Amino acid sequence: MPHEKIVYIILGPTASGKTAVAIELARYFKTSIISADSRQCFRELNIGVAKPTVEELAAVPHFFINNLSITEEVNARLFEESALAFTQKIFAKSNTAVMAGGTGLYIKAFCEGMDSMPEIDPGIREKLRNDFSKNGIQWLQDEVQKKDTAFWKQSEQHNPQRLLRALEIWESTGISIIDFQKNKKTHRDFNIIKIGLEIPMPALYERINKRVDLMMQQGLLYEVENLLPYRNCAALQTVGYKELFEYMDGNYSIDLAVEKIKQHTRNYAKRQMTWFKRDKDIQWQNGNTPFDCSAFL
RNA sequence: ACGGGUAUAGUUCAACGGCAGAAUAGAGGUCUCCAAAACCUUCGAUCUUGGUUCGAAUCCAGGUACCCGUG
Repeated sequence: MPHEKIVYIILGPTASGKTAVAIELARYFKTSIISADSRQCFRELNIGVAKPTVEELAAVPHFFINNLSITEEVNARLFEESALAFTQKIFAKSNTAVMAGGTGLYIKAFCEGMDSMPEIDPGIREKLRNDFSKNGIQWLQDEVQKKDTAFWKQSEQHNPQRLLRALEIWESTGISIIDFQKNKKTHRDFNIIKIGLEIPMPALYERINKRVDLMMQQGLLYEVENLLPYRNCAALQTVGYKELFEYMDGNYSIDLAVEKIKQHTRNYAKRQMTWFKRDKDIQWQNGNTPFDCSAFL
């Protein structure tokens, strides 16, 4: 092995059992866990994001969990920087670190790095978002087509998030986002071993349904009620929360809301698998069989 | 039982008597700073039997099913 330091990444779709495996592995190596999850980092979100329990968090030190408020922003870049810093911290005491999570983009950012992009003035970002919500997609498309023509030709032309991203870079620098994309992987000075937990879809769907029922028993509705004032935060555009806001608005019955949560969680799990399937570095393991840590000696 | 209403995709809803559409679910996919997000492709339907008409989801009649009243 070229490096003595190793990061084991436990990944997989939601409800595949990542938390338990990561804790087992971290205990085995007497090390810590970095969460790669775009929602568990928020301290206000607990039941609905299937955060590790208080006992689990106490059993093994965790990073990038409960470190942000829902009023703050997260993104892949921030995750990359934070996770690298946490990794160094862990490596000071151990040769091994464990990462666990289901946010594919964040894991990719950690492993391969994001190209450096210009800082965007928050004012510019906010103005563009306001203009978009006022003037609509047609306006946004016209702007991008007119200004960053090269990007426009190769872009997802109906995807507002991508168009806004390109436009904010253009407005900030006068340079196309394409020119910042180097498409070169950064090589880390540690080894990365990706372990995917795979569960056949029908079985995974069953686990999802059961877990959603359990979340409701644990008081998810109460958690969501308390977050109502923050419903417009990006952090709350989240399965399990959106649907219960609809219930509180009177648009869904409680049964329908729960049904929608299950449905949307299944959709989410499928999207995660679509992402992970492309990554040929992942070693897949059957998530239903007990995890054997000694295989990683 | 009687009166009234409804019947279109798995579901919720469109379609002046003139090419049956959408949302959502299902299937597949994209994705380098919102990623549990956003976006793309695709499968899929006129309850049934007759009638009117050049032409019926649409108009008429019978049947069936469901809903609402009254009993």
